[in-house]
Amino acid sequence: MSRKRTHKIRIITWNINSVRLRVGLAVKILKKYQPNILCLQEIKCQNDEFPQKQFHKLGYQHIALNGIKAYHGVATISNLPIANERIIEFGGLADGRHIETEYKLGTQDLSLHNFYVPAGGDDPDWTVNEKFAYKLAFLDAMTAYFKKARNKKTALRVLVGDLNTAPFEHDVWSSKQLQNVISHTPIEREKLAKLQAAHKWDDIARDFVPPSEKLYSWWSYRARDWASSDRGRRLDHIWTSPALNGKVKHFDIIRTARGWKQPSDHVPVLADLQI
DNA sequence: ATGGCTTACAAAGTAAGA
Repeated sequence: MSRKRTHKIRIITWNINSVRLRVGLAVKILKKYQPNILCLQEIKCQNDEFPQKQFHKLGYQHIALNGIKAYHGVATISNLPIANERIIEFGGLADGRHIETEYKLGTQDLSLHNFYVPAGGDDPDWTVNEKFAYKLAFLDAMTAYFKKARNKKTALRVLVGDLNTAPFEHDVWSSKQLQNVISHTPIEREKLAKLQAAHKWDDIARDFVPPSEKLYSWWSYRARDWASSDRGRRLDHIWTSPALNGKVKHFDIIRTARGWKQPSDHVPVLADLQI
């Protein structure tokens, strides 16, 4: 007789906007929420500049890095052993926007993709704005990759990160006023929908918070008072593959983190999986 | 507000973010 052992896995994704500047806030998050895995974006340092020690001290011995100088960069920090790690250059550049890690959970494998999708610059005309064209091409490359990966239907996969796109009407404070603002333009929203469909990804936030309710994970630094103006966008996402349907037990956006001292402009997004 | 601020950096101004 064998009883299948289940694992509870807590994952947090956070665009930290400089890990060297805000490692103290990361420690605060780890102590308070005790995730198994923390996915960071915009670490803004090279791998040898990453403050490993502070994570090791808290029991996070396993760190996968894709950092570059000054900008971008992602890191996945875990207290579960990382069985494999892989960087894919979806945009064709080594610009620190992705790292995949794999975990052995009993007889099952979990794959976790940590993304920092290009922001896309200012001008929403991709024919003149190269940065926006790059963002759209990056999303297309993700779509092509995950369409192929669909052949393993039982695979446990999670895609997290700063996708720099607020897909739905109530993922921004005013869909009308942001229709020509990069992060919420129709073409990006379309690309994100195609990416989601390509792997039948579940956007778990909207399983827990109805699509009719405003929900944000980012608030501009420029607001006089971010909380009272509350002009946010939901740019940070946690998506799960079909094999994880029904296995997501809890979801939270840690909005209070935006009010901490010297905050990131993004807040952590959390999910609990029962696998 | 055509972003009002914040970050990194061979800096005292520029590039980038979204």
